[in-house]
Amino acid sequence: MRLTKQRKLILHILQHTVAHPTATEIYDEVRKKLPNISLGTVYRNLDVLSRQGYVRKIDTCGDQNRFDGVTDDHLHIICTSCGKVRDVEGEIDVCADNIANLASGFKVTGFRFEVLGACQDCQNTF
Amino acid sequence: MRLTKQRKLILHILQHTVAHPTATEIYDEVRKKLPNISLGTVYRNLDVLSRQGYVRKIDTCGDQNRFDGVTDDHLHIICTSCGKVRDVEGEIDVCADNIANLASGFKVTGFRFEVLGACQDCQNTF
DNA sequence: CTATCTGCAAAACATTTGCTGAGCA
DNA sequence: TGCTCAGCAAATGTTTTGCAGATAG
Repeated sequence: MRLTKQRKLILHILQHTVAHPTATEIYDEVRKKLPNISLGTVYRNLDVLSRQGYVRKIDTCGDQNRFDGVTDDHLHIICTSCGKVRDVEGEIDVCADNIANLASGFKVTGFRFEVLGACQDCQNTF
Repeated sequence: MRLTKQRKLILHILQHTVAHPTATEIYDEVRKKLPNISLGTVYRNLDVLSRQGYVRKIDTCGDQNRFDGVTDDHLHIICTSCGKVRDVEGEIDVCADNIANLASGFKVTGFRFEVLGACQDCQNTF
């Protein structure tokens, strides 16, 4: 994997924000320094970077995907109104040890656990 | 909410399958009996029916959404390779009582917990 | 040098929407 | 009869892709 200036900048942005931005938000941010970058390049790099484990893709509820520069295991809370994502502080126990036996035929590879809610902005607006 | 023949048929299909079909799969099935139905009508009805609580929308990982005629609380396992969804048999405890305190600013409204895995077909193919 | 990457533009894909006429209640 | 709904087609928004030229290693 080559370290082009486009790729480096996208990675840098993701590692220096807590905002879990969308591809287009990253695109807007990158263009401040590289005005000629194309949205396709952003998507291609986000794909490569998440495939290689440098960033993480967050599948929000039907909205645009979001991306996270922090790849450690941690929980997200997703605003079901605007799609904004925030890290959940502290720890949560998700006990689901017995799943392996319950899904015959399937090979269980992991879980997806997300907290849903309404962010401050959306609580005030509606 | 009116009970048109289109709406009744879509609901009937969802209540008599375990396949968790996508909108287009439902469309193909409905067309066997109502060949002139449009895909837009299927989407509009799935939206109305899930809004009214008659069916449930399943947000799979980045693929087409799927729909479930069973609205009782139960868990799904999603194949990360082909997007197929299956019900998880039995019970799983997800203990996450302490979340409310951990998401300051957000109003917690619920959780999303899904099991990820590889279905039989995809295990054999790859 | 050369394989990978970029920019551009078009395509792909799921989903939504505006409009007009049809049909449930 | 009135108001919701259907069919059709076009629009939307996100993401992917083909291609020809640029560039990292």
